[in-house]
Amino acid sequence: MKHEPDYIKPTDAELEILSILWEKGPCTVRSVNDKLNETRAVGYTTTLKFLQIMTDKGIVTRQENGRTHVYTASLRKEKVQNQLLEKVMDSVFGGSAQQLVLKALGNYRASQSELDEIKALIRKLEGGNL
Amino acid sequence: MKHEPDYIKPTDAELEILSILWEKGPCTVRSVNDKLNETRAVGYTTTLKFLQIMTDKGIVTRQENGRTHVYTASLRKEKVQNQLLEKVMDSVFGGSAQQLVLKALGNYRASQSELDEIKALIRKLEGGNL
DNA sequence: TTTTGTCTACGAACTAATTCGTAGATGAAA
DNA sequence: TTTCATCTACGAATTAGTTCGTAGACAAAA
Repeated sequence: MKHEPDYIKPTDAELEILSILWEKGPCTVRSVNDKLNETRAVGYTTTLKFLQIMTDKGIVTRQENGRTHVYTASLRKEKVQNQLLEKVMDSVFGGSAQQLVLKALGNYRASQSELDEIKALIRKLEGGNL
Repeated sequence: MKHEPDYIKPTDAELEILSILWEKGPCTVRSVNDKLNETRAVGYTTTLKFLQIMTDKGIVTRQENGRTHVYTASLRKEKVQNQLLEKVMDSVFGGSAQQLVLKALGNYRASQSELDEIKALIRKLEGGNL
């Protein structure tokens, strides 16, 4: 069984590509590049190069499919989300998840149903805490 | 009246120094360097260089105080917190603050009083929403 | 079969970030 | 006054990140 690498810090460009792979599943260079170009102009070989570098780093894996290669994210979205949250938490919130949550909640208006979901989670956490 | 620069993306090293300035207030190179060295080995001139670069970028300001210089953060902590949160939100949470909050809440156990504070904020938000 | 298009590999340019060494000024200590 | 410590300025090495051009393989189209 394959396992994802442990201490990997994807760069911004790599994160962009990972997001695409998470969203669309395994992709060829061509489709990643097309998707990228919906947002900004990137040369095909640039995307190819990124995917090659990411393969070397173990961030994606490659299946050879005839002459073309298909790439798959080898980092789980969950894990990267946690890693990035933790980094922000440590670097500017003094390690306090609560401070981070308060600020995130305070800054972006949430719908009632979103707030309800958050309240539900809090109730669950309180159950475990009491 | 001085104003902070707008679209500045501090690097990791710069963030580390900003945190020190936010915590301790205006500092000499020496005290920033001492503080850094509580965590990791950094040469004095390295720290000096960072502060000089940050001055050029407008991230800190410098008061000359005799032969030594005193540096002050010119970005507000609040603003950088928001910027970093937003970046994480956009890059791996599909722009959803709620998803981010749920994950942050779910991952780090919060004390009852912290949860209470969050609940209070939610009540306030609900007031504005209904 | 020749041409055209698409694919990977790879080198290389360029910029940004990190780190430190050396030099010169200057104030404190001897 | 000579020496020593400490400060800033600055150049430069090193590494990492981003971007693309060119070349060669190969299949599809003409």
